Amino acid sequence: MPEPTPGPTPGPDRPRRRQARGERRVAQLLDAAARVFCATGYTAASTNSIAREAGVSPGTLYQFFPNKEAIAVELGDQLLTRWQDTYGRALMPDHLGLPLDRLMDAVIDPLIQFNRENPAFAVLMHGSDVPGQVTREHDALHSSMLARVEDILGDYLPDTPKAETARIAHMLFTVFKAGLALILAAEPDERDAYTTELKRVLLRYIQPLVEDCGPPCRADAPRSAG
Amino acid sequence: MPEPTPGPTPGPDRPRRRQARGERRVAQLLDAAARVFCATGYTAASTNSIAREAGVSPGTLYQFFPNKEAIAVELGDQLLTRWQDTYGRALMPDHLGLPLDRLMDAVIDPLIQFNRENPAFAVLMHGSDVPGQVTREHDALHSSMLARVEDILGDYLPDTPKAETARIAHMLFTVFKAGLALILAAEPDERDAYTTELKRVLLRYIQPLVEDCGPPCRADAPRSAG
Amino acid sequence: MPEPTPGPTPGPDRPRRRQARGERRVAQLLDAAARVFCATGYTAASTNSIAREAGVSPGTLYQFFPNKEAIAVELGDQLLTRWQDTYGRALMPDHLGLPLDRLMDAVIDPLIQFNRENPAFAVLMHGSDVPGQVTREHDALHSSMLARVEDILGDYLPDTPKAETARIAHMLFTVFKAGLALILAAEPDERDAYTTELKRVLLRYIQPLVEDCGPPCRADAPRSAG
Amino acid sequence: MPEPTPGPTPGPDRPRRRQARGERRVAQLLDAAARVFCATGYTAASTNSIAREAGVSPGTLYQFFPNKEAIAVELGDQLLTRWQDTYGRALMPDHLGLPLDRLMDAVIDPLIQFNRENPAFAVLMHGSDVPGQVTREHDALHSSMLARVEDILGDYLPDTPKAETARIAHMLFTVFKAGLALILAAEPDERDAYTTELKRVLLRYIQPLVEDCGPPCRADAPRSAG
DNA sequence: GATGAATGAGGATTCATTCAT
DNA sequence: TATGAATGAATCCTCATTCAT
Repeated sequence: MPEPTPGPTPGPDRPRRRQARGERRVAQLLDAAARVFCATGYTAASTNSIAREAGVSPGTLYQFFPNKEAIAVELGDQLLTRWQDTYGRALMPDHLGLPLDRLMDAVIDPLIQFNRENPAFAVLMHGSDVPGQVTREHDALHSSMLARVEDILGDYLPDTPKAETARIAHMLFTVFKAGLALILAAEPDERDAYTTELKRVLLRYIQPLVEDCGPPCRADAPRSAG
Repeated sequence: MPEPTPGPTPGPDRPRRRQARGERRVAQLLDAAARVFCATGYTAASTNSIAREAGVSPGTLYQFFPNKEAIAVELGDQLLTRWQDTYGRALMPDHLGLPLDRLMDAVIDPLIQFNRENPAFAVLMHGSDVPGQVTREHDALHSSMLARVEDILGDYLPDTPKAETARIAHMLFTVFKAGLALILAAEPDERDAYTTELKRVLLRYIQPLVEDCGPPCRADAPRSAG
Repeated sequence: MPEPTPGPTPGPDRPRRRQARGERRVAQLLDAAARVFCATGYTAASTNSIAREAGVSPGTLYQFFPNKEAIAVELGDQLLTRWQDTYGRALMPDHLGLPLDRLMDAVIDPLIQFNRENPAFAVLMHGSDVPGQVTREHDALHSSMLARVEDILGDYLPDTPKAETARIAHMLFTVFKAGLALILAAEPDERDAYTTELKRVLLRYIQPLVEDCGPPCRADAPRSAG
Repeated sequence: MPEPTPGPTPGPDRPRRRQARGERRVAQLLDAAARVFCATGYTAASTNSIAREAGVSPGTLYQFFPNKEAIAVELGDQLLTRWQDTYGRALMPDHLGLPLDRLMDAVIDPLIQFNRENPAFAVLMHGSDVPGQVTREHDALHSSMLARVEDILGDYLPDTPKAETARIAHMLFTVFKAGLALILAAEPDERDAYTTELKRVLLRYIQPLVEDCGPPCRADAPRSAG
């Protein structure tokens, strides 16, 4: 009797059991989905095209995913896990003491590297083209990353109110996502320059905030109520 | 006076003189399109839904626009014109000498105001959800705005190489678009705070650049090859 | 008070009156229709495209023709008249005594010439692409021409039963139409050869028939019940 | 035995193995298409009407055919094959030595018989109603039949230049198609008479040509450059 | 007369999803 | 499991025709 639900999040609403072959199929399908999402965007991607790209029939796809959204969600999960396994987990503990500019390199460079290798990550983080509309497809990825930013930022700004940290983190993450898209879309020989520029934007934004909280610093824009 | 237009086949770009009713319909349709684009995004918006929203039949829509793309293009043109007529034209000449923080207010506040009143503007500027893919729909709006940023920036950084100015402008505009989306999506009582934050990001990014070119200043990150 | 209905066939179901301007419009429209029919075929031709080609609005077209079919019918009438005025009427009386091969030249050459100048003639004669379906659009042209063939043939075969003459005429006309299409579609430098060939087909077909009825002749296929 | 087809994206022309049901559907759809093409002609036939006639949904049709053209092409292929299997293949080898009139019977009678049983054949051979426009839909059928005519004719006219044989074959085939349409459209009690007549046309046309190449014969129209 | 606006059913085609095998 | 078949509503777009101006 094989283990019924070995995968992650075996919640009550996911009765689909995966065994060896199944896991391979899922990987196949998620790979295909990543490719299709990158090529055509989430909205325009069709389940049939994903199945075709994966070399399986539509029916097979639906044996593993209840609908298109679930594919995006699971792809997001997988990419997040892959990110954490590859760079993320290794990243954090050590770097918390770094000076800001070093931190920036330590955070941004792997992120960009990872996104170059997994362009679907950016697609899913970005969400659909409806601004301000949070969809379940992208939410997990998005909020998980955002939470990480908040965590790190919280460590650097221990005395700042939660709400404000959240806002700053949101802004940081938003700017990063936009810059990332710019970098990924740039001509290859421009990418490094854009990367440098993105780091500058982010660094200059948070540097004063962090200095505010430490030794005497020149507050170029005194913080008050937002 | 018989036959005002006697010549046959007067070329494909015949002025196609529209009657008053037609002008009204076009406005109606563009309004409807703006609403639908905001509600569902450009990709998911269907011509039929736009026609329905406008209260006309699909055929009527196609009497004025050859396809969905044309609607977006014309809506973009209209919004751009409206922007220039409302704020844009008034904006520029005066403010070129302003200190940066005042410039920021002078530029960002009207833009956000305008986007609040015309949320389709942001949708069209943002483009589709396929990253790095330029579509004719959004290009006019996008490049027009970008060009303005480049212009203004060029005035403030006269000694910087063109390529670098372009890059900085691109980054500025990208960050602005992202921040704008954040502001528009934010809870109403958070919007001002996010606006302040966005200005901070932008200001801190360009302040050192501008100071570099003027009086002695503390260059926190000396510029070299990008 | 201008003459109300000067045109031909002022039947009771055609109350549309035409005056000077109107006649010009009709000519314009029929010219345009001829061009469009030739370019796309009758079925695919749209009234809107005809109006566009004529440089008028759809409404104007419908002021002169109740529907698409009527355009084809009237175009057929016009072409038939033009044919008769140009070649047809002049043709007949003189040639009735000609030997067959001369008759053939006298009939076929002008017909081909006329069709080269008025390619819509062939389109309308040919009818739609539904074989064996007679449509009002093409019927007038078709049966008028066919009747002429029958007439001429009747003169050459006075002793042959009506039904047989009709059949032979039908076959002759059918072959002619097909050969005509072949000639019109042929490469320019092939047209004369195809024309010669078509005449050969027709001539060899009727020569024995005619000889049967006259002087002694070798009946290569004795006629009996059809 | 797990996963019989492990390779992903096995090329666009993957055999696309069809299940029994699918084969039946294809046959059903081609049958329906044949009926609709005969009833309304190719141009006016709609994929929806074909699907309706076949008793399936539009989506089902598109699972087997990418578009209307493909239906016509496949139907043409099928009819051609059916023709060759039924009459064509049996026909040829034996009859090459036959006297012309017997050959005519041997060729024309089965053709007419087959077309009576498969009237779509004629529709597809005939092509659209745009004269001189070759469409992929009809080309296969048309050129295949034409090639056969050329072959046979070449055997009877071995000394005639290729270009001339081609022209004669083209004319023969054209006349046959036209006569066939006439026969199919004729009243049932007229059909045999029309068939006889068609054979007469064709026979009289080629008889002199063939005799030219053999024993002394009366050349009623000496051949020279076309 | 002339125009352009308006219609709405119908065209081809796609797609997320379910089902029989 | 895996497959391909099946669905039918929805997609974009066209067209013959009518109507208000």
